[in-house]
Amino acid sequence: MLDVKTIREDPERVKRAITERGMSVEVADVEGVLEIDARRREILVEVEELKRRSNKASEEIVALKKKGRDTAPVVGEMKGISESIKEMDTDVREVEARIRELMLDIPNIPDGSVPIGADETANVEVRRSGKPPEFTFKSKPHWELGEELDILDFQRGAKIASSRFTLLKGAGALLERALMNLMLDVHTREHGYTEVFPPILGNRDTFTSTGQLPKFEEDMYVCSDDLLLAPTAEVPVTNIFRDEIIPEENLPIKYSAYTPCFRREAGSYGKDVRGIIRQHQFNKVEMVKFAHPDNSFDELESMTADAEDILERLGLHFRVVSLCTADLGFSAAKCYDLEVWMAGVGEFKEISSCSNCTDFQARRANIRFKPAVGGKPRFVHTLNGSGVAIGRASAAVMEHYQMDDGRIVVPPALQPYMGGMTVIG
RNA sequence: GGAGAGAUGGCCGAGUGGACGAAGGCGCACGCCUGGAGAGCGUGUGGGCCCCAAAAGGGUCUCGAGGGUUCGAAUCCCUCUCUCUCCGCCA
Repeated sequence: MLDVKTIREDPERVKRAITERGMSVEVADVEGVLEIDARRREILVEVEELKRRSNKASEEIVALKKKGRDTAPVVGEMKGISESIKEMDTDVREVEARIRELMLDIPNIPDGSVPIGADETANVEVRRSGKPPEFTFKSKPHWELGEELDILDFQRGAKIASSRFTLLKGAGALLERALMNLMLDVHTREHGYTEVFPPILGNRDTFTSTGQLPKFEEDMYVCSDDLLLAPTAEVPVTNIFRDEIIPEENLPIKYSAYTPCFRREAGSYGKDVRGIIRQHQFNKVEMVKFAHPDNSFDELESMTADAEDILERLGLHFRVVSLCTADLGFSAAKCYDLEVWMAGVGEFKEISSCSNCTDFQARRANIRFKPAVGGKPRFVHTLNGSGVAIGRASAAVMEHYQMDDGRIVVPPALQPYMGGMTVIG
């Protein structure tokens, strides 16, 4: 959520941001906010004056009673005022609810460093790391490798749940677990993150805070008791400090969490239908930071580097892309995608997304910090990044390290996590 | 799932219809005191919104949430949420 004051003071800037994101100004209704906000303040001034008088009259009644005088005239006057106050309070609540409704649909303002563009072709490659493997044989996609090695079972995954669910078996399951442990170990022992294991279901407040609700409910799995399955650990972990004030000296707070993630993938029919790239359930190690506004963009750089470190340890080829305005997530002011080279199919695939949400989520979630030198609490900046998506990492490893006989070399970084296994198959 | 108890400021805790974010204590900050520390003494110490160009200042709201009774609610009534205890079930 933006600050209403930002909209009040510079509505053109907000509208420009919405347009650059390729969003309609009807959906993100800046004019509507301006109108209703003006109305709200109008009513407030009026009702607060009435309340002031009512408070004064209350004092009078007490004074009169002490003197044993008749209070009836004042009480009579109060009756009318109370009625008006009640009515106007109702108006204020309605107006405030309406503003909030509109505000929740207005996206974050992209940072000045974000490339402006209408689609993903405007994304800017920032750097590359590693090299694609050179095969002397015809390389295979991971779903073929996985089925032949009997470590990925798509048929039975679909039988148990539905399409886009996969059963991992033997070394496939172990690889998943090894990646998870490697990532958590590196982030907690070397990158300074504290490991957390959050609830994976969250309530509506939680999902509204991080921006999934109200706009993106159709992408979520909603349980019958109105709890929702987290599509990423970003959701529960960012909410750890909802409605809290953090001492400034505690910033930045860095958490890393493994969780399964659940996404309906509504509207992605026919996309990545083969393999384990796009699943309704997948595993991910996530990084979340609560940062000081003054250095949150530095924290974004270091978080991105933390994610890159994982891919480097795995010896994978990847590139870092700065997302353009149109590709930027709703809550993000700036975002780097890490795209790993899928050697079997010969293309880059997003494996991590590192975002600085600035104060957008913090305002929705009411997460603030108390400045050490004193003064009003301010909103923190929240950041989140995949560190990294485990299923996609597993697929990338399979494809990158495949041999001509269909077996897969275990990269050295993973061997200790797989009981010393050096080859799968 | 059944029965009961509770929710007040950073923390503990008083407050059952009338001035007041709300006694007292702890904590914290500052000052005095001290060679220094402690003790002691004194002062201060939540957040939101609105008015104001801003500061200063002022107003208003806030005792888990929402609604009701009343001229007036932390206090009375209703609903909900959460926490704790006991019973049942259970990894």
